[in-house]
Amino acid sequence: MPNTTLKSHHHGNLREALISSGIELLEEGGVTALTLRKCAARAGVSHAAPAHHFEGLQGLIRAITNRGMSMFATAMQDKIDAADNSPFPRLYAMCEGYLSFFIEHQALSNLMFNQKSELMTKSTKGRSTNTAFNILVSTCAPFKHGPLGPQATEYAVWSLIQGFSHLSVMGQISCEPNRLQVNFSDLLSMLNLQVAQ
Amino acid sequence: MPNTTLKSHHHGNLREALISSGIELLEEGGVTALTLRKCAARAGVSHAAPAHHFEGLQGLIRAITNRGMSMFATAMQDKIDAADNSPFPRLYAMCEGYLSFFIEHQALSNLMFNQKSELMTKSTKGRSTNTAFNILVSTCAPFKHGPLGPQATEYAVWSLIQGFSHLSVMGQISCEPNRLQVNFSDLLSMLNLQVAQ
DNA sequence: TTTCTATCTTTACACTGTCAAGTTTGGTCA
DNA sequence: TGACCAAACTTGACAGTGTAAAGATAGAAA
Repeated sequence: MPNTTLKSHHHGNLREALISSGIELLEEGGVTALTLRKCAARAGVSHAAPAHHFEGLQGLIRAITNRGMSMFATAMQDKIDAADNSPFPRLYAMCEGYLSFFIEHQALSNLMFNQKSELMTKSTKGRSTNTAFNILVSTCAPFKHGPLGPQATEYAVWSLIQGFSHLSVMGQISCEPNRLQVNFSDLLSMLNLQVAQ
Repeated sequence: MPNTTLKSHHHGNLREALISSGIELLEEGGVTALTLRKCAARAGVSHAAPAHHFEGLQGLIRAITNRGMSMFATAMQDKIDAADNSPFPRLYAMCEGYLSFFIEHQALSNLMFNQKSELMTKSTKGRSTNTAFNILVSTCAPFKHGPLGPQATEYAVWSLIQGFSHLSVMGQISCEPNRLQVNFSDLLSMLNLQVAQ
């Protein structure tokens, strides 16, 4: 019978603990606070222990990115599930989840979307459902597509919400004294989207 | 008479030299290669010399960001000036300059747009012309605006090109085997923009 | 019991940002 | 002219960092 309170030489679940510690450090102190040694200390192991579970700091960052993408997909799906079951409300809900995640997890989302590897795109390969990219694709599917097919719709929505979220978090987009404040829904409605049929 | 070849205790123009060295390091080795000590070495001074010109590494990064924003504005303006003098060609040209800058200066643009401070937004204050934000505003001005005024147009275009550029550089948006490749102009044309009057 | 292997620790090293103190330089002022 | 001074730069030091190598431990396997 496993006893987690017993102090053992083996941690038992160090890999996941290190990822959790890393995300905690990210949320508390930003990207500069994310350190292999601090993760190790927070998980209660020596500073060199992480090397046996990740390929250096970059490996930990990749693992954190994967965990973050899972959180990200869940955040969007939850918003979609809570919305009316029709194309436009679902699309708005997805974007709301996208933006909310960026705002609530600034350092994490920043880390995730500054990785060159896979991220959303490659997730279509494994046929694993509920990934962020699949959510985007299925949410855009009900709309009328132009001659370029659904990809143009997906990329337009994705670019728009990605840019808006990023610029919002970075403090570039904000309300100014003499101008009305613009919500994302205002921008989304500028896209020429129409429900198919 | 100033002699720049004479080896002197005073560098003469160390601040600008450090910024240039920093940008070089960025382009050569990415953000991890940007180091105060390496900048100092490349500029031919001791490792602690930069401290007299910038408030630490963050200060150097801010200075590099400012220089980068100037390059960025120039890149966009050059494309605009080379385009036909009518609203749509100018808008496309601006976006082409935006995307090109991201592709040609990946690490630099990444650094710039991950700064929370000022950047484009605040540049309207100083009334300094030709800043990136002013270019965006004036390029969007000829188009018909909705009830929210020009800000909605500006933010829609900005979010779209920012998101597309970012996702392109990060390798998220690309051509896939069974799908047509989508250019940014395809996405931009999905915005409901019409020339005023 | 003995052995083995994954897991973690210890030790060491090069590199980083930053601080404090010392040194040089070019100009200023009496 | 000559003393002085402030800015510019150097030197030396220190705590953190990632990473590699070698050692120690424990749990399972034989």
